[in-house]
This record gives sequence, C-alpha cells and structure tokens, in this order.
Amino acid sequence: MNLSLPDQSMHNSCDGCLEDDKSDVMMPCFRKNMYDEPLTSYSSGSIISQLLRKSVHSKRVLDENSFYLSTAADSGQEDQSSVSSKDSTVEATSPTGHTSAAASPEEEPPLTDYLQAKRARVENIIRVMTGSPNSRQHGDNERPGRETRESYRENKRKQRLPQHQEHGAAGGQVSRQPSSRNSENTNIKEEECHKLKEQLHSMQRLLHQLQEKFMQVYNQEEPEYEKNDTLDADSDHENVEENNKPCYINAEDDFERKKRRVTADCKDQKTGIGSLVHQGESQSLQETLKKELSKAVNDCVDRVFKKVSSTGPDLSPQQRMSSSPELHISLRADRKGQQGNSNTDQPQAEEARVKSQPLKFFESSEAQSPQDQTEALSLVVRKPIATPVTSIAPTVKRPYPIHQAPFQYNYSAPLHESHILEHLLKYGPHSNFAALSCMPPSMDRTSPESVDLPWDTISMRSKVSSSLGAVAVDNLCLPHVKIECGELQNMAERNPYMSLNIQEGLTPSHLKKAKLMFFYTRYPSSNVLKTYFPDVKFNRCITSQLIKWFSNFREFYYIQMEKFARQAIADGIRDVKDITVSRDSELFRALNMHYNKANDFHVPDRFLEVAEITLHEFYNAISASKDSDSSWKKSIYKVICKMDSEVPEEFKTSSCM
DNA sequence: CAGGCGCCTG
DNA sequence: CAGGCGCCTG
Repeated sequence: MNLSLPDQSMHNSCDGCLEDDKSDVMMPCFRKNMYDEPLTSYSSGSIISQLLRKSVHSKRVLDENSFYLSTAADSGQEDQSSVSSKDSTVEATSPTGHTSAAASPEEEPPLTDYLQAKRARVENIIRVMTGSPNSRQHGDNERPGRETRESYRENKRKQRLPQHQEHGAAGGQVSRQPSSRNSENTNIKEEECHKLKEQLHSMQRLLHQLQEKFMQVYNQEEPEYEKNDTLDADSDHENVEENNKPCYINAEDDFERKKRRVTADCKDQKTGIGSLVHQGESQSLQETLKKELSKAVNDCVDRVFKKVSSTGPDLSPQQRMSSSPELHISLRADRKGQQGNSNTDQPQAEEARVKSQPLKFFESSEAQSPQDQTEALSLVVRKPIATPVTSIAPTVKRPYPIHQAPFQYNYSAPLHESHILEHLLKYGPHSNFAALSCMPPSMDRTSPESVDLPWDTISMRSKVSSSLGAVAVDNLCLPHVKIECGELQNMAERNPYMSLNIQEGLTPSHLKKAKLMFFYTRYPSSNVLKTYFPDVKFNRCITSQLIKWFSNFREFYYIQMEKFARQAIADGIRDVKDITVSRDSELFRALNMHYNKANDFHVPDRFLEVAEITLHEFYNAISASKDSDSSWKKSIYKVICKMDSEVPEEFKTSSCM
C-alpha cells in the first residue's frame, strides 16, 4: 500500500516515467530494486528514507516530502486506512503529500458537502485497499494518472526553478522553503561538488597509474597513441576514427571533460540550480566515470592477457600481431570472425559501434534523457552479449549475495584511490563482468524496470535480463568474488596509495585462467595450483574448488574423447593412425570452445598431441570392447595423467588471463 | 560448474 | 582421517 512512495521518489529520477501512467508497472520494479539492494536491510518503512538518503543525502528540499513519505511508509495498511477514513478528503486535497496533521481547519469540507465528502472517503478507502494511490481528487477516480502526472510536473518544474522564484509557485510546501535553507543547500551542493571533484582527481590519478603500468608493459611500442590522443575529443564522437583509439585513452579524455563539466556544474550550483537535477546529473557522471574506469582497466587487462598469450611458446604470426594495440580492436573482431568462420566485417562494425557508446553517453549525459541511459545500457551488456552464457539458472533472483556490495560510490564520503582500487579489485574489472559489476546499484541491475533507468526497446530488455542472469549465476557461484587482476595487485603493492587486499575467493577470471592452464596440465597438483594462483588466498575450500574445476574440465575432456572415438568407430575408421587431431578438427573446436571460448589464447601444440593420444586410447579401448568393464577408463586416465606439461611462467604472474 | 557420494591412498 | 579422484546429478 505504499505505492505513493516509490512514485514520489521516482519522480526525481525517472523523468517521463509517468507519462503513460505506469505506476502499476513500476511497482514490481521498485520491489526488485529494494530486493536487490545489497548491504542494506531495510524494512518497508525505511525504503523511502533509504532512497532519499541515497539520492539526496542531505537535501532539505525534500524534507516535507520525505516526512509524508516515511509517514505513509511506516504506517501499515491499517494505519493508513484509519487515517484516510478519518480525514481522507483533506489528504486527498493535498497533492504534494501533506497529511492531515498539517492541514488547517478551514480546509475541512463544508457540511453541505457532507455527502460528497463521505463518498470521497469511501472511495478513498477503496482506493487505498485496492492499492491505487494516485487519485487524490475529490470524486475524481477516473483520471488518477493525469492528476499524478500534473502534480509531478509541477513538482519537477519547481525543482528546476531557481530558489528565488519558488515563492511565486502555487501549491505545495516544497516551494515554501525557508530562505535560510537555500544557502545551506548551496553549501551542501558545493561540498558534494568538491567531493565529486576529489573522486575525479583520484580516478584520474588511478588511470594515469594504470596507463603508466601498461605503458611499461608495452614499452612504448605503440606510437599511435600519441597521434590518436591529439584528436579533438569534443569534435565528433561518432567518428569512426575515434573508435580506433585505445580504450583507456578515450576514457582519459572523458575524465578530462567530465572534470571540466563537474567544475562547471559546481558553478551552476552556486547559482541555485535545482539540487535534484544536479543530483541526477552527478550520479550520472559518477556512473559514467565508473563505467569508463572499469572499462579502461578492463581493456588494459585484456591487453596484458594478449601480451602474455602472444609470448607463449606456440607463437603464431597472428598472435604476434595481437600484441599490437592498433590492431587490438580489429583483432578482437577477427576473433569472433574466426570462430564463426564468417562475417568478419559485421563484428567489426559492431565493435566499432559499441566502442563509440561511452562517448555518446558521456556527451548526452548532460541532458539526462531516457535515451542517454539506454546508450549506457547497451554498453553495459556489451560483453555478456558477445559471449552469452547458455545455461542460466532460472531460480537465481539476486545478482549479488546480500553481503556483497557492488561497486558503489557514496560521494558524501571522500573517496580516495585506495577505495577506488579496492572496489576495482573486489568487483571489477573483468570482461564479461566488469561493466556490470562495477555499476552502481541502480545501474547494475539494468533492469528495465529499474527506478533510475528509463528504457525503450523490448528487445533490449530481453538482452539485458538474460545477460544479467548469466552474471548473476557467476556471482552466485562465486560468493566471495574479490580480486580480479594480478597486475593491479602488483601495481598496488608498489603504490602507497593503493591498498592491496588478497582475499579468498575465485573469480571468473580465475576460472578462465584455470581453463587455459588445462591446455598444459590436466592433473595439476594442489601445489601447482597454489603457485599459479598467487593472488588467491588458499584454504581448503578454495583448493578443493580449484581441484573441482579441473575435475570438471577433465570430465568434459574425456566425454568428448569418448564421443569422438565412438564416432570414428561408427564412421568405419579401421586404423588408429587415421585418427588425428588438428586445429581444424571438430574435436579440437569443441575443446577450444569449452576452455578457450573467447578464442583469444593460442592453444599449445602439445595439447593437440595429448588430445590425439587420448583419442587413440579411447578408440583402442572401445575397439577392444574394454568399455564393457565398469572401470575401463581408469587405464586411460593413467596414461593421460603422465602427459602433463609445465604451465608457462606467465600464468604465475598474471591472474587475469 | 558445484554438491554429494563412494572409493582409494598414504 | 584428510585429501583427492571420478561419477552422477541438478
């Protein structure tokens, strides 16, 4: 029965949401948001205060509203009903949500209107019981949406008005702020701006450190950076050339521009721009910042990975090329093309389009229109869409375990590099993961029903929700997702600003790394695992989880072997020597798809040899009808376990394979 | 991929 | 026993 509360709150952040009177649509979304919110266990009574605290930390502007809201929220249905029955008409005449307690006696209905008032009261009770909070007019239950929208618009307009004009506005008490609060608000806003600027500086420094680190890694081997960096960032963001810029350079440009804009914003604040508008924009800025930073870091991680894989023993010309950043994008597209064996151009185009998204989003974030955030949405789901996870547990409802907060800024508290990095290390940044897990709560749900998120297309919804489901599964399966990138850790170790926290928990990137390690070792000892996952704090649970991973890898591996061996027999192959495993083999494709899904790792030749031997073993065993024995595979396992080779050193140093 | 189980080994 | 493996299952 607290419908009016979310509605009221959403007015501030969901411009245009009510245009089609979607209050009934938004309810589930609100519940979802509340349900998904990690680290905050609030009762229904504190929902609004939570929302308000989150969105307008100390904005007195909303004091009156929050009073009403929390009053209504705190009172159960019974309370509200009783209040309504006592004085429903007064309540109904107060579109800005002031309860009867504040109403003056002259607002009581005249006795001549007794019947009408009674009718209204009854209707009000019915309305409350049926859960439609929108109708607040005498006897006007037929057009609740319109009324709500109008009061909403009026509120919105008032919020945008400079303070000195508010006294001219009719109606609600929002406009009757004591003037002393104006300066107070301004101070608060300035303070927020300062904090935001501090964060920006911190993130810039972080980014620079990251860049330095990775420039070291690449040893200045990419002169194109300089050239691209000189592109006028403000000129044309849709330009295709822009997409060729390395990601983190783009991000840096964005940071610069954001910084400038935040400064401008602060000036605006001094002139009294509506705080909620600014609030929305600040949050939008922060969201963009977070995305950009995580994206930048992610990109760097990606590059380090390719560096490692390209220096592996079986270095193909292609892989060698992949270490060159100017080919970075096209190669990523090629990877997709390779896998599909067709359509090399289309993925490229898509990549280019996707790469331009952050800039677009940043540019338009000023306007705070629904479409802007839709752009961000497509950015968020980019990688999950590119590599969809097929098995999505339908039972998963919560993207995060309760105790686990997503990357979340609270800019009412100063945020320093260490905090940012800590968040990055904990919840970012990695491929399928980063963009989402680094999103603020309102964004990382990316639910189309999300309070802060406008939406438009149905197709986008389905994409978003499905990819989110995949992430949710990953997160749930790995309850202690902490550290993502060993490079970041190494950097953090040397950087006094950064706090290194090696914590327990295996991440999706660890899984990816483990899968790649499987190309070298099928039966790693726990000691090997410990040495090759130095960023993991080992305990019994973690060790057995890693062991379980390899057990699962083996299971899949042997299943494939048996399958293809039987297939060879069914195909009438008589000689074992006719069975080979090459990179073109279906068997290899299946394995590669499983352990190297992104196809961005060059599988060592030795693995092909071992696979061929394994296949031969299965072929021979099945041909000799040994498979009638229940433990016929054991002898094969015995052979294969002796064929492990050493895992390259690179796997030790980098945890973000 | 993880949980549970039985089995084996040192 | 603890640790690890493989199988089965969801």
